[in-house]
Amino acid sequence: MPIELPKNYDFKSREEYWRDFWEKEKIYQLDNTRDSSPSHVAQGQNDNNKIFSVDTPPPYVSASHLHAGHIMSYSQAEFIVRYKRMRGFNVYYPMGFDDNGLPTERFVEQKYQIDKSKISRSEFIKLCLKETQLGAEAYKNLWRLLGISVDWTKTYSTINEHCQRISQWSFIDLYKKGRVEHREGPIYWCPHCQTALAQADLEDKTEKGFLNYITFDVANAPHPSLPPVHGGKDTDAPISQKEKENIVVIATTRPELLGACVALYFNPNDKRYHHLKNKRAQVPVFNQEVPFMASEAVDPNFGTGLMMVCTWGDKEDIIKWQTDKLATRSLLDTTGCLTDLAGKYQGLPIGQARQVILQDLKSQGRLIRQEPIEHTFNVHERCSTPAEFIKTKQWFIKLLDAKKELLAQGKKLHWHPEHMFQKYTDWVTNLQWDWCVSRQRYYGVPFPIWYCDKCNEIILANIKNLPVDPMEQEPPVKKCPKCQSTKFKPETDVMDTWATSSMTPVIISELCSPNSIIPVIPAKAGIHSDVDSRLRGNDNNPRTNNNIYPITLRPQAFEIIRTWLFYTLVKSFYHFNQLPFSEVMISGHGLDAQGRKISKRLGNYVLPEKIIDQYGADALRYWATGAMLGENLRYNEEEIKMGHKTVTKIFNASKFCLTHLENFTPNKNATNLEPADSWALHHLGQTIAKATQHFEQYEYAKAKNVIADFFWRIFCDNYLEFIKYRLYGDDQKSTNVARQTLFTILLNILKLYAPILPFITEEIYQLYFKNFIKTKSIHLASWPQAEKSWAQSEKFLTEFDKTLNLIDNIRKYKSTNNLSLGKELDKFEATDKIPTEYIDFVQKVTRVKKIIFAGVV
RNA sequence: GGGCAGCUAGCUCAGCUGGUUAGAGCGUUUGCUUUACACGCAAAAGGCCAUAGGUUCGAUCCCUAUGCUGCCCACCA
Repeated sequence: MPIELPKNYDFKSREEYWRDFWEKEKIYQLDNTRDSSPSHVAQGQNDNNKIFSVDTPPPYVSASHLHAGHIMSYSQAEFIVRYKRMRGFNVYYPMGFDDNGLPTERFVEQKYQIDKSKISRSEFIKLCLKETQLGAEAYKNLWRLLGISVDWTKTYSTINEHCQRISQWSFIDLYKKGRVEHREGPIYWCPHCQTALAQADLEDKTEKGFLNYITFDVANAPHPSLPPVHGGKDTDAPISQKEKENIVVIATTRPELLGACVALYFNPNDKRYHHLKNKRAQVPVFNQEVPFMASEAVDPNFGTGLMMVCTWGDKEDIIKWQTDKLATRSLLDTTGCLTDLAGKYQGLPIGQARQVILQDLKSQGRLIRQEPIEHTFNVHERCSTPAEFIKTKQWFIKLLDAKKELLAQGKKLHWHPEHMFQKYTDWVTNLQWDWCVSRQRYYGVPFPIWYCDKCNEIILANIKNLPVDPMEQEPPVKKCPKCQSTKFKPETDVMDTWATSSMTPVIISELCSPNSIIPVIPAKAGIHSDVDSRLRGNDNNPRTNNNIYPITLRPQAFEIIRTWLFYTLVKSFYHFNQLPFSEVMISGHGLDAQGRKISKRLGNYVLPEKIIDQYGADALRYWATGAMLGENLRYNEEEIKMGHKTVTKIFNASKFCLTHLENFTPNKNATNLEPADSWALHHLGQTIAKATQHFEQYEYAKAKNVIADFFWRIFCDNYLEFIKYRLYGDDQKSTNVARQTLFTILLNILKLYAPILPFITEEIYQLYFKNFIKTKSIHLASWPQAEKSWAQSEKFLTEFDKTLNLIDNIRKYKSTNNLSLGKELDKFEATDKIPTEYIDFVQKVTRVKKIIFAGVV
């Protein structure tokens, strides 16, 4: 049959063509029509019941753009998914968009310069929804450009009805199981976003500041036999006579908290302070009297060895010093201003209060020294505002009592790469707070609860009615079951965005299962559609191998191990007492060319759309194979060019092959392989075995290396040159054997490259091989399998290597003598002997009329 | 302070469960239109495999320290 081959490969138009083709033919949909060719059957690869499902990370649409970092991690996961699809798995690859919660609110606030207090809740939500939709469109477009093989009929957004229903169900289920609590106490608070935070929402920030040495009066006279207390290590600091007698000095970075000081602590082994036992101190400026207390936890070498404990300056105060039991009120209000507890300083924002109070301390002679220090504190990761503590009532999912079990759950996962498990262990081991899931924000999933206006009894929504918005809807009861009151107030808080995204394994399973794995939630009409019944569980065994839950693979970035991954394990453990998935692949960061993390703030990235426009999607995907899983990858235009070159090389090599395969009918059982054929097939077999092993281990980078090595070195540089004289020669039999081998090798090369370079491989496959394989896309074709007969003996390989060596020497001779490789030589004198049957082959390949062996007649 | 990862050619990285001359790509240099490809081909130069000890017949690889680099976690009164 005639093969129409353009001179050059126009990636722009061809890639677009295949995008349309894949969509039109539904290639990537769950339950696609699979190849029933003999090879699939032989490999047991046509089993639609073998599901490989992927809990694709839903990017925050508020990121407003995707950069090379996203491209890298999504491509890397996709290499594995495409490999699995070719292995015959029924692949379920949905896509989500994370669009609720603080990230989106922050984005909208910044874009529209909005102050949360000056806009109505509904107006604000409207803007969020609008931006959410725009973001999702842009993302979908880029994933499509990149050739990500997701099933676009299976998408979700974390704010949609489907996700809200599951998220609210989760809350109610955990409430009924006793895993959630409504609890009052000091909690991390962001004064800027004005909401409670969880431990996982914080990050470190280091800044230069001052350690302030402040004097307190001791209420009673000191013990006369002890040395005077003075300002720490700096013995040259001026110490007044008064200080020596009835003054103590403390060092603090947070003088603004003096008003909330509840005690002064020293180490019981610190003899300097023994005389203070049972005495009291008077706090300067604020004048309240506080007790001296002793604790081993005080480091006698820090500052003056005497510390001030406040309500609630930091986590230590609460956990170690139990200050929440010493005081009941916050020094700070929800906006980060001092409360009436601060007396005349009430209403000052915290930063300003520090300056004013320091000034007052100074003028009263209380501030005796300031020592510059670098100190690290926790800030809200979304806005970099220092986190404070205030006492409020929040909803918590209990974690601390289940640490051991949660560690065990994490250990059961298959981690790729393995060492990433350490990050999980560290986080869970060091957890100090339960998970605060309530946020005092607007754009999120509402809690499905009301409170009795009179007795505060909690009224849960009826599961059948989910999702509900208690602000808009009435509770399911007319009277409070406890006090018979008929008035209710809705919960106005929304849930932490992770409370929803931690449910993604359920969310995506539920997109497919008319028989819900959460049997109590009836599917609403129209949400579930077209799905094969084999995917459903049944009542007796809701989670069989045929079901989608648990999911097979969770691909994600390492920085959200402590959030997305951890919280997902938590939810699955509490709801179902099982793992949400079995495999985890953790990707690294994309870095800029200088090795810095790519970030919006630095603007150090090139738009992926631009790269794809310039070099093609295949080329950009190729770049993503440059780092091993979990490693960071620098943006490197050279590597993208290399990808582009590979695509061109595949096109050119294929062009050559196809001209010789025209009008050729492959015959698998062709015999009389010549040595070059056997040699190439042997290496093809080795390459398939290695590449398969690497893909199984999620080592797409190593897979690419062995495939590229075979394709460039063995196939193009050698094999194609080795058979040219046969393809152009008169020996019809020899020509056909070469053609048959060419057919086999090229097809397998395309298949091997297909997960990484889906466009060019599809192009060549459709041009020619589809006529023989019949599968409608290479991406549904079977993964290559080495034939046993391809393996060659050591003896053969040694002899052939010797022959190759001779060919190399002849090429080298021509090169050093500035001769073209096509130049015909009358004779060449070789030093090492090769088997006689290869001499003719060498002479033809190298265009030497006569090979003479030195010293051999 | 605890932990994880890394330190190999000018650059980006493979490799080694210990064994002759340590690899690739890019870059550099020199040739060459081999009836697919100059986005190519054939070559060349370039490495005390971070440092110091140890185990061993033998260490880039294993062990112990040390030093840098990046990250995670904690502390920071």
